[in-house]
Amino acid sequence: MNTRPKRTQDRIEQVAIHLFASKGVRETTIKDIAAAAGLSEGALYRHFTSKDDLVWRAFEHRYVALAFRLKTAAAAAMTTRERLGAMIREIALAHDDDPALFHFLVFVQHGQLSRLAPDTPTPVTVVHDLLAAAVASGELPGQDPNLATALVFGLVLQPMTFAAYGRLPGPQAAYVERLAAAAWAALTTLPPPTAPGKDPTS
Amino acid sequence: MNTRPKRTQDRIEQVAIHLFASKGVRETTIKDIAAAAGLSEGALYRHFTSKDDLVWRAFEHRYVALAFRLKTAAAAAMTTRERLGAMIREIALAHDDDPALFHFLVFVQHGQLSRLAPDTPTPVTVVHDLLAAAVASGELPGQDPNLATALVFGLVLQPMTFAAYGRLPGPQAAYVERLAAAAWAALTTLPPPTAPGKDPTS
Amino acid sequence: MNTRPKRTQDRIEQVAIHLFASKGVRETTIKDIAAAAGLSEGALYRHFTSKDDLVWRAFEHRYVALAFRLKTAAAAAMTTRERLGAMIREIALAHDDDPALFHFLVFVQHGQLSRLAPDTPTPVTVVHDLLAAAVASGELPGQDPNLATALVFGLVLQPMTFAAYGRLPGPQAAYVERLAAAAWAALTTLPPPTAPGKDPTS
Amino acid sequence: MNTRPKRTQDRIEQVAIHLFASKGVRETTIKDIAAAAGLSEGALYRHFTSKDDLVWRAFEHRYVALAFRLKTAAAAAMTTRERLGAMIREIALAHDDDPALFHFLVFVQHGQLSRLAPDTPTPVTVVHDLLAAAVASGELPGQDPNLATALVFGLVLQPMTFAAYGRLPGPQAAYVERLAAAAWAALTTLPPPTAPGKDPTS
DNA sequence: GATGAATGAGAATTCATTCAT
DNA sequence: GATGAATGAATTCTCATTCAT
Repeated sequence: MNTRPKRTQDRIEQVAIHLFASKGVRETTIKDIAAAAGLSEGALYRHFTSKDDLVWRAFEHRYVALAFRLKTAAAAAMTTRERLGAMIREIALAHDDDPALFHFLVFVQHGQLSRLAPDTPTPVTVVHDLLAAAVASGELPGQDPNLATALVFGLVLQPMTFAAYGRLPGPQAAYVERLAAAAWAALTTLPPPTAPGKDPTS
Repeated sequence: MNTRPKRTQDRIEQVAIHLFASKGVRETTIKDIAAAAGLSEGALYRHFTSKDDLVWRAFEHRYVALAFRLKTAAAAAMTTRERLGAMIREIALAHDDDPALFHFLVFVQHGQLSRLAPDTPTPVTVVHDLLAAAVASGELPGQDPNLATALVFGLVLQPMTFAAYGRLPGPQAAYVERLAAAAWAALTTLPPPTAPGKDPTS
Repeated sequence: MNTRPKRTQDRIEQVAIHLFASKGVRETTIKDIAAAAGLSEGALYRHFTSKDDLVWRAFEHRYVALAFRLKTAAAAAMTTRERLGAMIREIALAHDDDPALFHFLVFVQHGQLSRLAPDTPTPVTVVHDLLAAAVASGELPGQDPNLATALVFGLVLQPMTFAAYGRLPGPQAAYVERLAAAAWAALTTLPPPTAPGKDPTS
Repeated sequence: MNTRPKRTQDRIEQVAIHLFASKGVRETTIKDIAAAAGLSEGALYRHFTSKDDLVWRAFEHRYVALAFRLKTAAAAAMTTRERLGAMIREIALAHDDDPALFHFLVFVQHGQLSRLAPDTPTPVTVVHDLLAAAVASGELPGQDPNLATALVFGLVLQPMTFAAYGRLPGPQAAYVERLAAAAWAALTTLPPPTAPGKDPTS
């Protein structure tokens, strides 16, 4: 029942995440974190071998947990449309649960993404896999699943950025229906095919 | 009318922007910038009063210029849909012209946004004003123009982020038609109104 | 008469000596020693009041014991030459018994020498006393006993240093005969006296 | 004629060497060095990239220079005996010139030895080569040149250690004649060959 | 205008030692 | 006696900024 050590480590990660989210990783100092956690600077190193290690530990399992949260939420639904809607709702809820954590995981993560093992499930791969399957099965029109994934994430994440800048009010949950409808529309409304050889941007 | 000084200052901003885009503002040192610009560290301070000043000067007029670029591109078109499409194309072109500059302006800008005078035209306000007018005129269904703006920016910017992470190939221009179609679909496809008092997220 | 405490203390000194010999006193941390001894860091302070105290305790009686070991080895022989040979052999054997301990005592000892009580018998004084007596009795030609002692120690210790650097192989015992012959030759072969007042180095 | 930078760097190395010699590398702090050189701590890093770099730079060329000094001194003499004597004198003179530098190079050098390129001439290799040649030519009786080198260095260096501990007075130059005679005696006085298979130490 | 050495205020990290449990 | 978290004083190193030349 030695819950103290774990709790201290968790507490450190907790306060660190909030500082990272509000100031950025680089501009958050060990001193900041120690003060916020009510510890001396040196004491942090009993729990983490380096600042980098702290960032990584704070990131990794929470990021993977977010992926599983999305997967689980989607599993309850049947159709791709419903599953996508469930994921979008879950993303919004995850954001509203702890906006600082969400921002750290999704916007601030400081190059941690590239440190994940190549086949680690992430929020991005979870959505990607759903859309790729739907394209393969014909449930969605033919399109690059990566681009499709980008569109969905863009629609869902950008309102959070606007909210963080005060350009949109309130919890993200309020936008879920709209975002789900917009996402489905964006995925199913493709431009007429361009004749090959013609550059549509010129 | 010796244009050398101006050019030196521009060159400094140029190389600084590329460093900022690739490493981040905080992790780019004065030494880095000086070396890349072919100057001594001290000489930089002949052109900028501080690193902060350099960041700001590198940001401000380019950011406003981007806003005007969008405005100008839109002006040639008639309908809201065409104008929006023109803006989306222009954003993609601006990105492809100089990805580093674009990333600095849109993704890296280190809190410079909040230093802009409140009524400065920005890419965001330009798109916002277009959409707000369209909602007011009934050209778009009734919706929060801020949310509408977020959706458009999300759709357009997220593929760039994916591209930066290697998840999408090639120039953004290739996606313009798709993004324009998706954006218009997202702006015109609203969910059925929910009964007041009911929380759709529960 | 519970011998456990003593043994724990001895075990700590033992592992500390090996760490000191291989990494140096300063670069060996309390954590290193505790880990090697199978103890917690705090527990060390039950046995030693400080790291310094540990170094001193690890050094002192072993250093004096080495002196007695030399003295005893010499006592069995009759002539100065034999006694010196016995001491040289004993030094080599002591080294080969536990090279780490020997290195700690002779090469690493971190300023502990100056903490010995002025009349403590040490390996150096033991050899010195033998040679001084021999000079006094005429068994050795007239010379500074300190210089004579330095010559002997130089001859005996330097091969150990070479061995530690991999420049000489095997146990020091292999060199005993040679070293004894060389030492006696060095002690008995003096240069012709220089005329007083003349500086032979100019 | 910008002699300032070089001088500053040299001054830093100079004071660092003296501190290293008197306290050891590890126990000499950057703060110590900066204070002794009349600089701020940060300023040191304009001249050296790290403390390690400073140690290495202070060591390397001086160590090689010492090797050349010995070589040059020996070149003036004809016979092996005279050459060895010249080297021994030169070692003593080098010590007396700047005892701190000598101690740093020969006694303190903190693992720098292993960083030298494998074929770098060093004081040890210079003496070794002289003795190996003499053994090969029959000028010295058959013996391991490495052991021979160890004997010579032991004889010459140990008095310096004694002097540093106050056990011997004055400049090492005073001992040159004696050391040269002792060294020659040690190199030419071999024990009678032991019958093979017999262990003389048992 | 340019240079680059110098400054000084941190920043991350280490480690002997203490102390509550 | 033992544990290991916590402390706090160094320690190495970084970097924006200044300044003499």
